[in-house]
Amino acid sequence: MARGSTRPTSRDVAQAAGVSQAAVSLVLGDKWRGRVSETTAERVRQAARELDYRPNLAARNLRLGHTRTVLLVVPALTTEFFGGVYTGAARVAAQHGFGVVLYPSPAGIGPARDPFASAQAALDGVIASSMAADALTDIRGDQLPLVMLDSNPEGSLGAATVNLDIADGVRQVTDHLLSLGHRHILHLAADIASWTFEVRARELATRLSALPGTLLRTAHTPISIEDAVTAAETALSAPGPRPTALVCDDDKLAAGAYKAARRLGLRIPEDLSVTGLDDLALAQALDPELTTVRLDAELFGERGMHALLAVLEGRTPEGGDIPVELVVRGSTAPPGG
Amino acid sequence: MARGSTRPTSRDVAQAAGVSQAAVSLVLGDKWRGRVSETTAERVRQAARELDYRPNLAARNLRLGHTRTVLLVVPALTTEFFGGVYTGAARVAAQHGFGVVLYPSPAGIGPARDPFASAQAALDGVIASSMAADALTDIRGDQLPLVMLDSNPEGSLGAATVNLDIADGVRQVTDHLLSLGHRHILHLAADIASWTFEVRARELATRLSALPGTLLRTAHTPISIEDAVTAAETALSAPGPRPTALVCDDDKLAAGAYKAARRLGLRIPEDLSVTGLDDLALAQALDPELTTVRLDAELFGERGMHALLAVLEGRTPEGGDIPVELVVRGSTAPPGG
DNA sequence: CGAGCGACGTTATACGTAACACGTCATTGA
DNA sequence: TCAATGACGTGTTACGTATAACGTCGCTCG
Repeated sequence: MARGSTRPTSRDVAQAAGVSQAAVSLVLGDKWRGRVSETTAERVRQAARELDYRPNLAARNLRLGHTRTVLLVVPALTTEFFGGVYTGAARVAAQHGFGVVLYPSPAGIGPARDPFASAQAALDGVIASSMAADALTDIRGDQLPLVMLDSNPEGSLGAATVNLDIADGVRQVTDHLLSLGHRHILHLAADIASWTFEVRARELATRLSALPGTLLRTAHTPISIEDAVTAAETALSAPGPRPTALVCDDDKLAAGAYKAARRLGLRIPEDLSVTGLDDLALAQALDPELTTVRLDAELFGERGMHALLAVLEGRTPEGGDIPVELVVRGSTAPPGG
Repeated sequence: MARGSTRPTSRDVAQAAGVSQAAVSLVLGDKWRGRVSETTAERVRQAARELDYRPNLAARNLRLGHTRTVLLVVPALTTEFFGGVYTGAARVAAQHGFGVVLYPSPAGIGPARDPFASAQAALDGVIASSMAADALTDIRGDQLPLVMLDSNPEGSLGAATVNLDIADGVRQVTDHLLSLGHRHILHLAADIASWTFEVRARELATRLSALPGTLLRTAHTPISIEDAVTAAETALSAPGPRPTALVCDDDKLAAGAYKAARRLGLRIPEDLSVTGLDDLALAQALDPELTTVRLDAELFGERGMHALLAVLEGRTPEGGDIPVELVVRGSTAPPGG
């Protein structure tokens, strides 16, 4: 609230224009056809302009009982991925007269705070990434229409889910590596308890166990380049035969793997093939450029918003996972170069 | 608004607890010491819990006349930098009972929309990056307390400003390169009309023009790795003597420069030294790791929030730019290796 | 000629909350 | 004994908006 003089209200505008507050509301709300004369309407608009009137949103929201605003809950913004998700969601929202408030689950702000108290915005619905689910302790049951992103369709409390087809992405990666001749694969896995990461591990394991003569090991690490370096370095220098391919849960881990390979004197892709997942800008900055799975972040956001709109209108959101695409670049080659 | 049964109000809680609505407000607002008995208070809390009551924020905001919510306007989230700014701002805000709503200036959502209409949140103040200033066409004058980030202290309409000491960062980069013996420098500049980029160009120019025998050229490019590649490739293969050092406006441009150097067969740092600015995760993923200027994004956000809190309380925000730090890594060396 | 209607507004109300200004009863102090 | 005090609440109001319900006036039509 601005200090000093208080903000003008619709009543001030009414007084300035010599009409009632109701008339102001009608004119500015564009509902005056056949109720107010054109000249009066113009007089109201003029007064509003001169006073620089802005409707009080708190009052409007209270009166209307809705806000046409949804909350997008995401993990801490350490990559551009969820920026893309926001862009997609906001675009669709704008087309339907909605606004999107972005709530990055705040790392290190102490105990997970209630995003609803924190955002202080009155909301019509929520889209939440399962990776930020710990921030959602306060969503209980059916308080608010909810769409989950990348969440287990079962066990999501009946909330609608929109998922990337990560399983298919892992399938494509695995097939690509197998067709190159790799048989011994190391999985550099994120140590986050989230469905989307469980899918990677499960799909990789089932795919490889179906093919005799293959070997799969796993190394866990927090999602940061530095942590990934040490995890990859340790795993790659473990006794026994060295893996010829490294499947990383995301591109940042792959970047860490590159550094680990350099330290160990391993050439990519001659000595070690590496794959990522996300297709961040980072992937093309690496040398050699990273073979990875492209996720369409904006489409993800669009689909999430469409699903939420469907829920809000009482429709059933359309199902179907979002397809992903393997992008083969220079980091993968047959074992031994 | 949830469909079907409507949400419980404080009056519902009052009825369930057998007290008046006022008592509910007192108890839940923690203002009941000496006004309501402990047993009654507990009865109210119990009823609220059973009904899963949540106060209507629109109503509260209307009544209170403020929201304890501020808006953080930033450019599209294409790097993790503004994620860090948000984290810092949200941390300080939380300590003072405020919430932060993040508004990334939506690239490609059509005409620049009014963030205030879009966010639909009633706000107490705004922190805005000058890089997203085009989204702010609707901030006119003193409507809302405003703090600008990385904006020209003059010409900011009297708004408080919080700046990183970019000029000093450029100074450190320049001194570093000069002391290594570089005399011919190419500036890979972002083609964004924003004060923070003007500072880079100006400081570099004045620094070099003060030293005879130096040569400075400039190539402009949009901030994306792909665009930077072509811009750098063109500039580096231009006729005449080749620059020995490349100063990039940010780390993403530097990543593009790396690719351009590879295409041209130039080794970094032997044939070409490269510097960036930001110290994104990307900087350490490059090979060789990038010499760059570290910006403390979280501190930036903290200082921005502190400044806004000062404005809100009628105090004068403390001045002083935020120090930055040159991080020397493997991408810079004396010319010729 | 009077009922009906369209054009042009106004009056009144409710949304849910916070808090001011009172009440009521029992206990206390002089 | 009687006013004063404290403990424990309640009645009422206002925040600024959107809209349902209600006038009023002049004209038309049967």
